[in-house]
Amino acid sequence: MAAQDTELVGSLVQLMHKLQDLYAESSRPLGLTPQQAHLLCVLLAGPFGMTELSRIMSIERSSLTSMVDRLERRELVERLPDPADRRACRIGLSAAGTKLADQAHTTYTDRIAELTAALPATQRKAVVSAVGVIVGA
Amino acid sequence: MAAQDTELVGSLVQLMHKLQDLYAESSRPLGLTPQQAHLLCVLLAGPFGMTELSRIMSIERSSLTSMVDRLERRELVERLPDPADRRACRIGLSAAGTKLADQAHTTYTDRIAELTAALPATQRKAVVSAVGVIVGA
DNA sequence: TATTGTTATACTCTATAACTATA
DNA sequence: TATAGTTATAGAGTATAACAATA
Repeated sequence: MAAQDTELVGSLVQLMHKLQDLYAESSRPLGLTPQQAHLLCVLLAGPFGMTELSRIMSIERSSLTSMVDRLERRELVERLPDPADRRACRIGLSAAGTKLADQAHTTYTDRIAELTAALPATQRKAVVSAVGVIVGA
Repeated sequence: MAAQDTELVGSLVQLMHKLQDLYAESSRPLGLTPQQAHLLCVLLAGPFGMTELSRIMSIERSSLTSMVDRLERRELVERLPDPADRRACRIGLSAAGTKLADQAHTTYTDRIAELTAALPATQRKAVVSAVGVIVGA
């Protein structure tokens, strides 16, 4: 691997850990784990079925069942019947869940926006474009 | 928050999740959780004391005690006495731990290098520089 | 007194395998 | 048969609070 790769890869790994920390710090004051915040934020674009949601979040369906159970007990999400398939359900946000998801999203979004405030437009564009390549968009 | 922020923040969050998935996929075949792989890779620059290590990894010392216990049982890390302080210990990699840490590091590093292979030099530099600003280097 | 690391406890996240109900 | 989701189980990560030994 070339030296330029080492540098870029190192940067990306550093960035991942930094963003993970930010995510955790943003979720905690809201009484959410990072993964719960993630689920709630995904559902802002929802509702989704369990299988679909498990693919989006890269976790097993059974793991998701546990998460949804806990969030449903707190009345942040709801299992809605799927009119087209009696086996399936749609996971949606309750009013309280929507509010909390908005807060979580706003909080970490603002934190990242602060950290990137100093970046010039050209660098922003380069980063956005690079991410597009990396995530295969 | 301005539209340019929304775009950049969205990209960064996407990137974080993508890198997390890569990290998990790289660790798993080696019999390591992502966090275990992280700890082992940090120790490549080690050894470190528990308090120092907990700060590096942004977890509580007691959480780290659990992790080190498990990895020590598998003989991947060792608790070495600190000659200067009888309360403290230094966590270091065993020979097997070093080998595994190298493998983990190489695996995800190669995966990321593949994904970024198409990026031109100017974009690489922009990303590295942007990350420097974000993580406060 | 302050710090280092551990223990005890409780909860969350996670996967695998087996299961029920429906398609 | 195949798919949607759940249950049972076990292991791993996490934090809080209280603790022992040493500084």
